[in-house]
Amino acid sequence: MTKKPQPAQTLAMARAEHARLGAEIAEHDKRYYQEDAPSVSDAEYDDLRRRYLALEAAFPELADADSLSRKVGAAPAEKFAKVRHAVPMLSLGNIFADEEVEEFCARVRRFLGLSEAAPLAMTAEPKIDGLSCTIRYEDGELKQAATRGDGYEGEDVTANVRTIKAVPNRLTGAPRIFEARGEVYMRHADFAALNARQAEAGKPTFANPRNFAAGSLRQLDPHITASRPLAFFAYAWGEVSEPFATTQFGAIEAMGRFGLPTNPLTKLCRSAAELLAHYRAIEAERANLGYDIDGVVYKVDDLALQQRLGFVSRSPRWATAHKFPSERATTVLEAIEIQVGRTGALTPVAKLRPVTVGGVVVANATLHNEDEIARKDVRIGDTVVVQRAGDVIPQVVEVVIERRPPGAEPFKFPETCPACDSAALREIDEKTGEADVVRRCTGHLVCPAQAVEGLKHFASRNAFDIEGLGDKQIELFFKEGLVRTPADIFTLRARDGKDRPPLRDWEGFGETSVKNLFDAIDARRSIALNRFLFALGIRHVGETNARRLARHYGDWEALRAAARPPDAAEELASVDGIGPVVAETVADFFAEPRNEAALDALLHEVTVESMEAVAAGHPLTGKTIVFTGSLERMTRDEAKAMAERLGAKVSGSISGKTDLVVAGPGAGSKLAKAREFGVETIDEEEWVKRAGGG
DNA sequence: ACCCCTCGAGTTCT
DNA sequence: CTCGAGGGGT
Repeated sequence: MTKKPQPAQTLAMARAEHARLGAEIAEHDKRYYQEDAPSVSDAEYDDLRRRYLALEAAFPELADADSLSRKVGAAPAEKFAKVRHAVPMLSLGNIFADEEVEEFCARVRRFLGLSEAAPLAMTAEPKIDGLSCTIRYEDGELKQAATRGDGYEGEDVTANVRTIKAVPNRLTGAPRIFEARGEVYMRHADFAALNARQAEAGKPTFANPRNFAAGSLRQLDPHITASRPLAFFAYAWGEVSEPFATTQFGAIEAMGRFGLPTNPLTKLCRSAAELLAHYRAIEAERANLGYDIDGVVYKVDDLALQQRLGFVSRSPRWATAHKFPSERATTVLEAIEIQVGRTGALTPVAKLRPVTVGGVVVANATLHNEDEIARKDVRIGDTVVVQRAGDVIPQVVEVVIERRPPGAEPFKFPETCPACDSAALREIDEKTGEADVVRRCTGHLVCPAQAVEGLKHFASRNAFDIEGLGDKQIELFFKEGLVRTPADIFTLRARDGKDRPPLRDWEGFGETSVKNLFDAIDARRSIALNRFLFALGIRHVGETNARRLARHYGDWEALRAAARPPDAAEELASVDGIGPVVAETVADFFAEPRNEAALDALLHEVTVESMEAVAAGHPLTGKTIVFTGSLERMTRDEAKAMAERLGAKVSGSISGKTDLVVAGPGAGSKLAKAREFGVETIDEEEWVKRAGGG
């Protein structure tokens, strides 16, 4: 039931009407996107939006940070619901050189304990350059689709994926629960036609099919997605209610029978040589495929072997991506800028004459460090070859010497900090006498660049996570002298308007945004110990080491007590995973009076929460296990990986700290030692049982 | 004295 | 994503 648009005459009337329309639109959006059940026709919805935007055009002061108009264009990601992946969507390791194919196969064999002669089947398939996506079917019906996101949590794009013709709404013969995973992409021909249409309509065009596909899938309005011919190939799966294949190749075939599109260039290979041959064949066909690919993916065919191989950190040991050489471009290096990081590291960045590489305009590229510049002999004014490493981060590959301008001098790396003029030194390793690769500013407590970077880190997402206090704001507040130390952030509200105009009168701030900022700061006055430690920005103490220390000491007082005495370094190094270097750095941090003062000021403002007692998970979690003798059902590496997955530690020798010994046939002296220490000893079968089947 | 892996720190662009 | 260094094990 929509009212006829009434002209709003006064600001007050406009404000009321604006709020009312906003609420109505938000409600429709919610039904549409989250519940997938639109409550009004498209025409009615569009009408609402038009009136909403017209009001903002007439009364610009209405278009504040909360405006729907901002949320839509600016950050559509905010509007998609999050989806937690039942099985994480991880990434693949990369190889670039032909020889590495052989190495990959050898590594797999070694891990499995297979001889060089043993057959090892692998699949090879083109690596589509699109967006990976998971599509969940229940009882054959498409139920939900999500993007990869960070691998653990993606965005719900169900409504959009439903509009893709290549994606069936029903599967036939698939397990009751079946999560198909694959790549959403766009074909060259469709891309060209659509981009032309976008340009004609005066709408933004896309640099490449991949970006166009990404832009289309992340459209808030599924109607737009529907008008974009996206395509899909299934090549993997997530949660599945029952096994549906025993090999990778068989799984691909099965997905084809279910009705999912699969890539016809998938091939079963018997050797590294065959993999490489198929790589060559795909490479030769690359230009004729009609869609972008950026390499070839190799996977161990036998699914049982895949499971045994498992994962190293974030990528499977049983698969890898053989990438095509990255696209390269030449451009002029116009300047070398020296940036100062949070830890004082001086990093040279090449300022390039903008150039398109792999569909993206690149203007900056890291030069890593002093030695790197010398090794490549990069000089200002040089013409350089640029590529995007792993097709993402731009890097300078080499200098085109013939085009060096006469008189170009070798680059002189500064020996003082560009921000504070303190000496910038390369630390010398006491043992080897070798100089550290990075040159660091020594003005740790006086350098403004380090202070600003430190504050950015402090407020960042995985530290204090203060919303609305981003890099820009911190730079501004620092420059204006409003915030110089972390504690200053928490006194902002109290000091506001005292010795300078109140924040709400600053350019770029308004009543609402200032209130939101202050509220966001107050919301973080209580913080978990591990985050607090991480936020301090102590060198070598990243998220993991902060968590290790926090877990070990439990609360702030205990940690501080451990970190202060003269022999603190030794004490800290007793924490599992913390070695002498990290321990020393932490002890030094606490020994510095200015840090102590800054901490006191900060603790005056915030409360540090103790760590909750570590939840007892699996009975083996936290235990130290020793394997001895030979194992028959798995290799040593597998057993180790299994133990570590459960949070246990694997050690090679038996000591008083050992909790459990797994002894296979042929166990000798270790078994005797285990008895001597009175350590519980079990056989492989019992191990498999306790570790949960394997 | 190595080797492998993990962690930290730095960087790009949409 | 990549590099280098730290930690822990062989």
